[in-house]
Amino acid sequence: MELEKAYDPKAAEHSHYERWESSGFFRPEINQDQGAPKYSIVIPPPNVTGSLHMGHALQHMIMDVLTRWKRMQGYRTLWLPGTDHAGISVQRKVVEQLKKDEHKKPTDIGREEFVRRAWAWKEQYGNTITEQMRREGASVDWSRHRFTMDEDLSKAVRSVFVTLYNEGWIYKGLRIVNWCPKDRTVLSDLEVKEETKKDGKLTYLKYPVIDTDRTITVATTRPETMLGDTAVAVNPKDPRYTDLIGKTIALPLTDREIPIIADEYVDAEFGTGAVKITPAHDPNDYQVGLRHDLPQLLVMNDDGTMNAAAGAEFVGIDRFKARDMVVQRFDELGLLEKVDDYEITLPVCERCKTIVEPILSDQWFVKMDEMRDMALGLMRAEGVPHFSPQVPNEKVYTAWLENLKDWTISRQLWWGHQIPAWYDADGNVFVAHTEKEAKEKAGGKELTQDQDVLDTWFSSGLWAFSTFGWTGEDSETDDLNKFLPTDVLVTGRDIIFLWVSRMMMLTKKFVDKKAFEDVIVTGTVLGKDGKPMSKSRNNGVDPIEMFDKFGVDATRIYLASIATGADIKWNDLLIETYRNFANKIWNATRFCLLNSEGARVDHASLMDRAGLPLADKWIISRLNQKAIDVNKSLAKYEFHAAVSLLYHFFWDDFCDWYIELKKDEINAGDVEATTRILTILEIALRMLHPFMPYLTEELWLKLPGTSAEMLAPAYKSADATIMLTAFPPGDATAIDAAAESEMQSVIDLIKKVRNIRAEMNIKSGDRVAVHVAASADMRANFTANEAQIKKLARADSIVLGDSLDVPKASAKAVLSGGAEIAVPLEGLIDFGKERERLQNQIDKLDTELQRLKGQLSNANFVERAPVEKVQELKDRKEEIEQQVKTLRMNLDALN
RNA sequence: GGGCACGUACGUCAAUUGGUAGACAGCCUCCCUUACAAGGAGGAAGUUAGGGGUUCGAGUCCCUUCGUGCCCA
Repeated sequence: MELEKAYDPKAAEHSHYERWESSGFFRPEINQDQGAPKYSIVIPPPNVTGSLHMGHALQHMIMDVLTRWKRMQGYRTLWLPGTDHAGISVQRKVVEQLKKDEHKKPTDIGREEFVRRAWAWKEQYGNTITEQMRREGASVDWSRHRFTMDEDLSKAVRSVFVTLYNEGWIYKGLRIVNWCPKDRTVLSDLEVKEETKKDGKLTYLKYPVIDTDRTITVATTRPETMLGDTAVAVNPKDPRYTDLIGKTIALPLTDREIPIIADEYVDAEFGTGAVKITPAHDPNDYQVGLRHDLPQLLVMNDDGTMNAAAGAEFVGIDRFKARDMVVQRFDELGLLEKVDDYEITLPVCERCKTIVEPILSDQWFVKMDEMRDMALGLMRAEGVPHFSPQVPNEKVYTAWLENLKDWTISRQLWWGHQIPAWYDADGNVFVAHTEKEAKEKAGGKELTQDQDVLDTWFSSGLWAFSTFGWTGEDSETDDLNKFLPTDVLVTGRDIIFLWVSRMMMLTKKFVDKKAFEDVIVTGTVLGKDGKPMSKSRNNGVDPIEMFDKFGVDATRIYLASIATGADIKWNDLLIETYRNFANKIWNATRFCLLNSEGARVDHASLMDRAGLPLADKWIISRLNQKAIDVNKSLAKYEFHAAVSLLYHFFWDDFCDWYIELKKDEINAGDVEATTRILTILEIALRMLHPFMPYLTEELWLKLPGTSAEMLAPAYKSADATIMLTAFPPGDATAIDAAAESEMQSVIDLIKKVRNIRAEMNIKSGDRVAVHVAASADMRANFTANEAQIKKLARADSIVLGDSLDVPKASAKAVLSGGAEIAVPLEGLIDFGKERERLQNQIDKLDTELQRLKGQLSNANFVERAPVEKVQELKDRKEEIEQQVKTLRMNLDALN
């Protein structure tokens, strides 16, 4: 069989995925071994509105590598896919579509119709990301795909809500919340981001104190909220104001009179030391208000305009316009003291960037006290979840839990899980699984359901168990018993709080299991400018474009080559490296196939190693050592270490040395030699498979001798595929230190000769004679491998002896183990150049020697360092001294 | 304001419990040698941001300065 000269990723990516999927290879049921241990991962469900970005590609690659690796190890694996209904995002899409196509507002068509259209939107556009995941090669079980608003998952949501309500962990109440006036909904603290504004203003307003000729000045960044002031507070210890405490202010622009109160909360150092108190529009003021029993005066509508309570003059005016008006009116009244420039940090809506308004509002909350203790308990008692990398994630997680506040779960949206609470005409609340149940509780009264929906994270917080069939009614399902706890969760830093912590808590609470043992926290993929990718910066890199340009496999293994958790600045040049690597693998296979007549992959060919040539013993030893190391690295989630091992094994050991050493035998049609190289290649492909699924499958199927019979025992009945072969565990008994050291010595010799050739400008076509002075053992080794040495060093003769007998016109070098080589260069040698070359080598060795001598002459070192370490240095020193001595003699001989 | 990371070759990144710094790409020289020029052979290149400390020994641990980034208030 002959392959194309260069690897074309698109051809390989074309058909394998469909075959894998339709053959059921991704399903745990493919595993026929009843006693197989399970391995499960649930995907962090991407938003249905989303399309694939590099962050997904990175996380999916990790999950897929782990899943494929464990599947090959014989585990019953399940990687469960799904999508999230993404409340605000979908709602916004539908609102936009409605406006664009029909110039209508949601209220024009009503809730029912709106929700119908949201579903339609989801059906039409919501599978973009799942299609893209197929391209990635993600080995997820599509038959178990879940959506957070599926019927069963919605049942789970209602069950959880009802239970938490009945236990008093969910409550409704008036609180200061983050209000987005554009989306007209409340946001949780985590959906609010900070933005620094350099051009902010700090406005100083003077309030007249009744029955005096004095005014009191307050500083504020939000002057319009003064319309809702119900007090002015000062620090009780502040001598400037003690005589004013208890007096009353005539609040300008209103007809209200408000008290001056004393409260420790006021920082006498900041501003004027007097603070306006607006309990309905500021969380701190709200607390002060509660302490002093102040009225809570709401002066804003839900769209950010002022309401009637703000006074007739301001009704319907936007909050920022009202701000300017208030300042202007104070100025006219002579009550504006000054306006300072002031850098301020503003809360903004994470999604639409609108400035968030703290506002007093009636909302649903989850009390977090017990749940927090549960999560902290798990961490303290069992160290669960175990974070990779542990630093700093574990600390960030626990610190956040320790300071956890109650969670606002209601959202003023139509798209999502409507809150299962019903009200009668008197406002009594009935929380139930269904309207029917609520009516029964209410004694048959007419009820209306709460208009709000739940925070999207409420349903995704149940993801670890709701996806396995838990509805609250069926609390024991096969999948739940089989696959929970999941083994690892792979996610970004940004949702440790939003999702990881809540899933941990809710899973513990409702099924009394750990949601997952481990958490891998991935880094951020940054744009070429080193900044996070974003539309506004226009520095995004589209994974699909990278797949098209370099191939899926190259993209995957490049992403895997970055240390877990580290941020990565995108760099096309490096992905190109792995595109080249894929081509290298392709061509190495091509070579093996070119001369494979009569040979086939046969694992028995590697079993009886005693009689094999050195190169074979060596590569088998290296292969098994690498397999052991790769497994270890993957177990520690050190994907970059595994990639580095595989890259260098394949390119350096297998291609540069093994193939080159065996080339003559293989070209000559040596069936045994070809069988071995095919077998070693086959094992290497298996190790590469989790990282490069398409390429390895494409090549594996082409190797002679591969068939369904080679699959791992658990998958015996499946069709032929590399993805169900056994992942090489590595055989410690195949590690052959003697062979490795002998081979190393051959490699050293060849490299030294090559070095002489290059530095002395010997034409590549010219053959040389190589003289070697070495011990009897080394000579025997070189004799045994004479043909290979001649070929790779481009020598026409090798002269072995216990000392060198060569003309002066020779280039010389030393080998480790006390050996010495010379290449006679009659007529070709440039003595000046040779002197320079020898001196150069002496200098290098001398630098190391000086350091070694320094260390060994330090009595403290010799005394305190481990003996092996000291011996190691002593041996090294002796070796170098010998080499330097030889090189000096050679140099002197030239002078 | 509080907390946490990070700073290594021109660039992007590695370096197990402290053991004396590596890879890739780039650069220089040579080679289209029948698997691969997306390749092969050889080579040059770092006071590990600066300073101090602990230690026989520090990129790694501690302190400090500078710079960058993130999280929380």
